[in-house]
Amino acid sequence: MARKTGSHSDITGPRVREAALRLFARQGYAAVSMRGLAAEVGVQAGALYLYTRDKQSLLFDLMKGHMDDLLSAWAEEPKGDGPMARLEAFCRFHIGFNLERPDAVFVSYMELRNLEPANFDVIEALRKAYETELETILKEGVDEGIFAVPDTKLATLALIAMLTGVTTWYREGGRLSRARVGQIYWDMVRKSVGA
Amino acid sequence: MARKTGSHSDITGPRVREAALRLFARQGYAAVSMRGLAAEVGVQAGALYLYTRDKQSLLFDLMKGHMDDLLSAWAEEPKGDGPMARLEAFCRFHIGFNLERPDAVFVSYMELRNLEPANFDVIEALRKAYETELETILKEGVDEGIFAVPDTKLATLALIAMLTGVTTWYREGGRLSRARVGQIYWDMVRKSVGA
DNA sequence: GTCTATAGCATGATAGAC
DNA sequence: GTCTATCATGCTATAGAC
Repeated sequence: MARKTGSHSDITGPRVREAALRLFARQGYAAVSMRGLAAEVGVQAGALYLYTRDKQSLLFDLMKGHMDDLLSAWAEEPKGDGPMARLEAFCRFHIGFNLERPDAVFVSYMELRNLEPANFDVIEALRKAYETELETILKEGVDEGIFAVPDTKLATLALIAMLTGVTTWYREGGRLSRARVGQIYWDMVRKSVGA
Repeated sequence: MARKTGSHSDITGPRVREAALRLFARQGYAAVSMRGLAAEVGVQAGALYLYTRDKQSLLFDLMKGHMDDLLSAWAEEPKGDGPMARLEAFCRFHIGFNLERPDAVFVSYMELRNLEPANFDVIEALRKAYETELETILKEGVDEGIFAVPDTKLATLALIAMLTGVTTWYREGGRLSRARVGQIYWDMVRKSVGA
């Protein structure tokens, strides 16, 4: 079980974050105690404070890391030419990225209200930047007459809500493969913005 | 501020539930204390237990009431003839109903994990029944060749996620009226299931 | 019906031994 | 780097006065 002593700074730190993400997703930030987290990691409660300043920092660092990963992964994604190709790339990227880390997606959405105001502002700005990526694609498509979208801001929020929702029901090894899910969602998105 | 004594069973009960719904939505179930709730109502903590057996019952009763309201309101909604008319009715109903009670929608989605298992099962069954209402419409439309939906179960979840998402950003008196929002969402839904 | 007071326990965070 | 022990505070729920 829990080791009694030793030096494991390099491996315990990541394990704390992994356990925190898992517990925050399962029980919610407010319902997770530092004792419970320590038990999950296999250390005593006091030892956690070697790896995080406090519980709030743990939450913020997880959410900030997730948003940074999201934006940099999208930045490096091959996107193709034209609004249609870029919209397809966005859909498939969003679904694929989110399905790889359902806990982080869940926490980043559900625990916004548990962030202290200064931390909230940081995460909110990153979330807005990501939304702007999609809205830019929609605007370009409307300008070129490829998409029929009466309000790009609303369509952006509607499509992200639809695509993100996949994480709430998708289970690995279930009825549908990821590729099949991506295909079906892309079909719906494509048609919904079509003329 | 808080009255010291008196008999107010008939009005304090509803006020407890209203305050609980507001606080649960704003801070999350786990982060709301019975002391904080009592302060919001304007009574002492002990007095709350005249109106609820415990904190869990408060959450469950709010969620159960919301789901019952949702299902009975939909049952009484005029729906028109044929899958297309019924799908439009569902979209407009869902948006309208949810925008009327954003706190209840938020709590019913976010606090599922804070329900005790037996309570969770009850709410989950009601949620499933509501989803089935939409899936039935989609199936009928597919059977009649009106809708092109490769997987009605997936489309059901995708559409509900999209429509419910409206509560996360819509603000009364904002840029768009409810009717306009309903129209734009219905346009997207109609196209997304079209041939 | 509401109050005050409190039982019994859990919490976040720190101090100091090893 | 981890442990044990602890502080100060907060929590849910109940008991009993009024």
